[in-house]
Parts: sequence; structure tokens; C-alpha cells
Amino acid sequence: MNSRFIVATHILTLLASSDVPVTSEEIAVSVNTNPVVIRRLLVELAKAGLVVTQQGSAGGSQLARPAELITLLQVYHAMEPGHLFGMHRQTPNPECEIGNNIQGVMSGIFDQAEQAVEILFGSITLAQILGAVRIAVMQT
Amino acid sequence: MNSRFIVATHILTLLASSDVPVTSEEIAVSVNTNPVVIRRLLVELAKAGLVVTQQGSAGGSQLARPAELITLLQVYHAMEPGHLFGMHRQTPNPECEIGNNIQGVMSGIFDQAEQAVEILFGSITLAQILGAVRIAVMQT
DNA sequence: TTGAAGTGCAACTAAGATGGTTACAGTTCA
DNA sequence: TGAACTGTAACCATCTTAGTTGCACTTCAA
Repeated sequence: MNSRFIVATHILTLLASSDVPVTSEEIAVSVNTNPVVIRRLLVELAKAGLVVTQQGSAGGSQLARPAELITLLQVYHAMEPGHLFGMHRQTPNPECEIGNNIQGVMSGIFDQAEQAVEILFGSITLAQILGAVRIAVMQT
Repeated sequence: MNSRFIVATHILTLLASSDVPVTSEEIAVSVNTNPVVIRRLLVELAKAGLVVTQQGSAGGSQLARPAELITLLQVYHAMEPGHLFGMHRQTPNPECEIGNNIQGVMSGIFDQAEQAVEILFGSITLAQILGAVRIAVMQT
């Protein structure tokens, strides 16, 4: 369990809330971490086509597209390339009927679980998250 | 990402397929691991009320209840006490509107995702998994 | 009662993942 | 040209996970 997905979402929400490019230092202050950590995540987000980043003295990052066109699912896929649930460390014994088939059966179930999560994430945009943040601010 | 959930399910499926108590050694052979690893998981499964274990020379483990009355959700809760998605390592900056509210917003979303998974797991029993394994065996 | 077979547990180990830090090369712009 | 920024590598500390070893305790048949 790691923090990349939520931190990446944090980054993108911050970018969505700004009209101008945001430096990794500014993001790092919001996230409360080191700018290099932020930069590492920004490289992945850029590879996924979610942000564009400008080098040099006027550098900074911006969303690559409108916040309404970025879903949590896209963020999730950029940050978490693996599966949600793990398999055996060693291949189970193929001479045993359970050992020989349990992974196949369970991978089917795990796929369904992942799909349920993906459907949810695919239905939530960055604009909605920013909106929810702003509502929370007003209620404080 | 670990292997405890699927290995615990493997263990329980094996117990469900047997009329007699199964030793940790036999389970270890099916899972292809060391018996101590199995015993560790069995202790947790027993605490969760899913298995009963007999010590001594006639020792071994059995399901604590019929396979139709054990759901994947119960197994999951016994093996994975934490959350599915991680939060920031350090508390984000409360002076920033995004930093101050992103965790609240995202925890709501993560709860929904976990719920979707739990609904799925709660609908699948061990008996169904054993049935699926047996169907897979017949098709090999 | 004894010895064998099994559980439960502690301690140790190796491997891998994660996130933080430091240093610096490269890029851009005033 | 120098400052401000990105991108990257290397290192480090911490934590988790799963495997191994050793052994105390439990149980039961002989």
C-alpha cells in the first residue's frame, strides 16, 4: 500500500485549481514532501498524458487537458500499473486439484473486483474532486 | 501487495474439499510453501472463526462452519485488516486548501471503492470457489 | 509412560518496495 | 550570464513480507 495514487491526485487537483504553471517546489509545500518526490510523480503523469511540464527558469507543470476530461481511473492507471490483489509467491502444487486451479479461479474474481473499482474511478473527474474540495473548504 | 488473501483462500478451499482434518504439512505441499507459513495464517483464520485446529498427534485443521456459510469477505477481513488504498505519508499542508481537504475527499471515494469490492466478495462463498475449481478440473 | 506427530511461537534472514535526501547535469529566460 | 527550474541518479532508512530454523507444548496410540 503506497501513497502515489493519492499524492498524484493531490498534485493534479492543485494544478486544476491554478491558472498558471505550478512549480514542483510549490506542489511539494502543499503535499508536505520533497520536490524531487513530486518531480518523480510528475514524470509518470506526463508519460500518461495527464500533465505538461515546462523546463527552465519559467518552468512548472499544468494539466494536459481540462479537469473535466481527466478521470481518477487515468490517474490510477498511471500510478499503479499492477493488480490490486496478490497471487502466491511460489506456484502452487500442480499435482493437487486445488493447487492447480485456485489461481485461475481467484484471478477471475480479482478481475471482477478490479473492474468494480475501475468503474467507480472512471466515473469521477478531477473537476469533481476539486469541486468537492471547495465545498469542504466552505464548510470549515 | 501480498499473497495472504489468496493463500488463505487456497487453504480454506483445501479444507472444504476434505472430510477429515488436514495437517499444515499437507496444506504446505499444496500451496508449495513451508508449513510454518501455513500455521501462521491458520492462527489468524482461527481467530476469525473460520477454522478450528486440533493440536497433538492427531492434529489438523477443519472449517469451523460449512463452506456455504463462509464468504470471501470474511476471509479478506481476516487477512487484510487495513485499507485498500493508501494515504499521504506526511500530513499535507493545512494552510493550502487542497492540502487541507484532499484526504477527506479521497477517503470518501476510497470507501466507496472498498465497498464495491466488499459487496462482490460478500457474494461469493467458499463452496462456490470449490465448485469453480472442480469445474476447472473437469475441463483440463 | 513413552515416543511420535502435530501445533504455536519466537527469532532470524533475505528480498523488495517505498519515500526521503543529496548532488548535479541540462534547460530556459530575463 | 546567472538564476530558477526540471530530470535523473545514487544513496539511505524504514517497513513489510515470506521463508527458515529451533523448540516448547499438546495429544494420542502403543
